[in-house]
Amino acid sequence: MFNHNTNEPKYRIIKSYIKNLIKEKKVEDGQMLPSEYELMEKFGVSRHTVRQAFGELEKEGWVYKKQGKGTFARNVSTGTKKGMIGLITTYISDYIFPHIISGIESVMTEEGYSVIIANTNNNKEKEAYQIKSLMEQNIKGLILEPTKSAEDNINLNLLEEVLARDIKIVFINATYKELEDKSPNVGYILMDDVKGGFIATRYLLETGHRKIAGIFKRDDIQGVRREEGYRKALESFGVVPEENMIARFTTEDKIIIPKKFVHNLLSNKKNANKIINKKEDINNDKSIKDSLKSVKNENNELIPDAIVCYNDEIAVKVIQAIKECGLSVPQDISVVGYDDSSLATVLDVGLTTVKHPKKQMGELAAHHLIEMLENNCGNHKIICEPELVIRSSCRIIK
Amino acid sequence: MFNHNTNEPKYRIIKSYIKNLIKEKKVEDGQMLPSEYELMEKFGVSRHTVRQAFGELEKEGWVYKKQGKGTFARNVSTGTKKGMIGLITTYISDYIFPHIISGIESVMTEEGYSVIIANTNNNKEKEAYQIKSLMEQNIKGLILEPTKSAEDNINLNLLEEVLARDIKIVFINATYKELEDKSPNVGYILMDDVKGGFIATRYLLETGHRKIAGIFKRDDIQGVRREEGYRKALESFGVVPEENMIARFTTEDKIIIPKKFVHNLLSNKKNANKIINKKEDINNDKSIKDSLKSVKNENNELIPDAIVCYNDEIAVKVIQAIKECGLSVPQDISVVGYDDSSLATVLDVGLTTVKHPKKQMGELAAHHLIEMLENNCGNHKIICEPELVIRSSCRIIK
DNA sequence: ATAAATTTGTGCGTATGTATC
DNA sequence: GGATACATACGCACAAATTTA
Repeated sequence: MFNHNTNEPKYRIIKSYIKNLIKEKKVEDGQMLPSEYELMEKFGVSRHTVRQAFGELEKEGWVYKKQGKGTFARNVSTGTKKGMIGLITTYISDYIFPHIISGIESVMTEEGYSVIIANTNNNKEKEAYQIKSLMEQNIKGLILEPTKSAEDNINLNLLEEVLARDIKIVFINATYKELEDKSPNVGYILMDDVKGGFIATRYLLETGHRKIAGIFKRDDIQGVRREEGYRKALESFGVVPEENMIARFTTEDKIIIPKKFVHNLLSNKKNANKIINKKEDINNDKSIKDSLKSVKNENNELIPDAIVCYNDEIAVKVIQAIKECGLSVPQDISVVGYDDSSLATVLDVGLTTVKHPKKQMGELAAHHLIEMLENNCGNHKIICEPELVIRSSCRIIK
Repeated sequence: MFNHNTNEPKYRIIKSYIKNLIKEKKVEDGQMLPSEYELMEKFGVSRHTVRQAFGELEKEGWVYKKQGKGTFARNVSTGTKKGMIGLITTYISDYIFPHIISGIESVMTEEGYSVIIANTNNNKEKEAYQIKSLMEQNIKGLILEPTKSAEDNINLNLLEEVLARDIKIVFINATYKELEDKSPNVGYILMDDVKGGFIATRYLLETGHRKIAGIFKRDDIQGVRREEGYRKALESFGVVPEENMIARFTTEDKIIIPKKFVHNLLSNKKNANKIINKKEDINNDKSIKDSLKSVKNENNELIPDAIVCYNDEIAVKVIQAIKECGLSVPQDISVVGYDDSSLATVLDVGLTTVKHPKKQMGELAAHHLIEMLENNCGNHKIICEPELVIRSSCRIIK
């Protein structure tokens, strides 16, 4: 109480005096504190010194001032709030992320937590910055959707520091094995993307497609896994994957690559047009159908009868590119997407796609984290099973 | 540059001078800034004034000081957090909110603030809860998209308490006049939705449409305002709005109503098919074109030649429903949307739509709030002008 | 309705202490 | 030690906002 240390500056003594008034509820939240003049007299200091104390307290959030009225206590933690949760995703406004965020927010609010959001724009450095920022905000838990999860994780040390501060982590969409093994305070919720890629491709194989191209994202682990599933499915049907029919892209070139890839695959426009002219006969004439299978592009390669896409966003671009080449979906080429996003039902051809839990995934992640915080039980590891949503973007060949 | 406003305090002039040095990289991260004595002479002020400027900059994270060495620039991106900002919107994952949220988050992160998000699900009680929650979190500012802003504002007292705690407020999409008048710490940024609805409808009228249906959202003020603009445009062309050609929906029935509405409007399928069969002749034969105008549905009403939609999401559903009825856009019916969302370019027919600032609106709101916080200047009131983006979903009749 | 008192905001001048080079 | 730069501290004056008499 009276630690009038000879070395301690006067303004600091006043600072802690005021802080104690607030902490010990001698001055309640919103009530007025002693005026500057009162404190001047009480401590026998100049007004400047009192102001310095109050000034710092204001910046630190302990008090707020009103000219002509006074200085008032702001009790930070009176509330019913249980605390704050950090949420870092690659994007906020794009694609399925709003649904994931919304799911997390609704559960956290329901349970009395606040959610601080931050995004990384798929940039590892920004991810580091956001993790550091959130650490300064006294968060109790962190929900993290890793950025560029297929690449080296340069932020591993940072995440270890997070755990060292007793902040629990739940990963979504991708996980870091290294951390899981080290700490029990790590959970995750992901999709079985290998299986997702597998069932999408298997469906095409089962419906008679054999020449199946694929386009995948290579800088996040979901893309790598979906490609893995795609290859497994092909192999399980004894089809050898053709590397020139598989494209990979990153965040940076996701606009260009899909279009270029499709145009390349279908670059023989002359033959492509031939297909169109014979479209009506296809269903009736098996010989023509077979002949179509040997239509080749400029590079003397067979054009594919289906394309497996990393997600719906890419699938839409692929379908647009196919149309630009004068071909139709699914009559000439079948297309499958991934995520069952709102885009899947926007086109005139309904997109066959793999269901992503989206909002439910957010809700699950939030419940996970809360359980880890309140019941302190580990092993919160959930893998969602993918499910195929069949619409009309794939034809049935056999 | 030299906005030495007579009313602006000297220390704040020095503050922004220093901030600019850092922002414009005239003093790099870690480099020493002019000493207190230098600035005293440069600005002709006392040392105390310079210290006040530096003191605040230090608390805000712009500089750090070393006794005996000097004051040094701190690159904001490595600095400590300036504080937290609350963000309350009606929805998180729907409509344009993801983009608004994203805009706010990006600017706030850039400037060193954290953003706490919360949503109200268009529920006034939940809004009250969220405002109370955020007050407990020591936020410096609040960005609020009012819930049910057309109705009585039961949370007015709560917002006054927010202001009393020296938390600045920026409204988006709607504002509360009562608060604006009472406090200088309130800003807003809105869109002129009446004008938006007006220019969309006026465009249809100018291109010869007369029988213009409309479908609007009724549970948020934007929907009400857009409908108002729609009616104004019709009236300005001497067209009497037909109530049975105007539909209203809420969040809950936005899936069903648009489809039902269109099917109802076009319920005479037989006549609809007649239109299709004669499509090729339309452009050449005026008499047929005129006869089409008298095509009636089952209820013996003329079918519309255009539909104004609340937003792009609805427009897409409307277009799908029109196709289901065997009609085409824009050949048989023109459609305009609102927001210029990503949906506008996904369909094979590009959607003519009204541009919404979306992300920029969020960015502006964030900049607003930061200026209010750091430079303490009021009068941050912006109304965005809408703009029509013309694509191919409307035909030109006359 | 006005004036006075109270309280914070801005600003000047001065002095001394402490850390760095 | 001396020069420089920030840290602490006192005293004074007037402005602006608010409350009270």
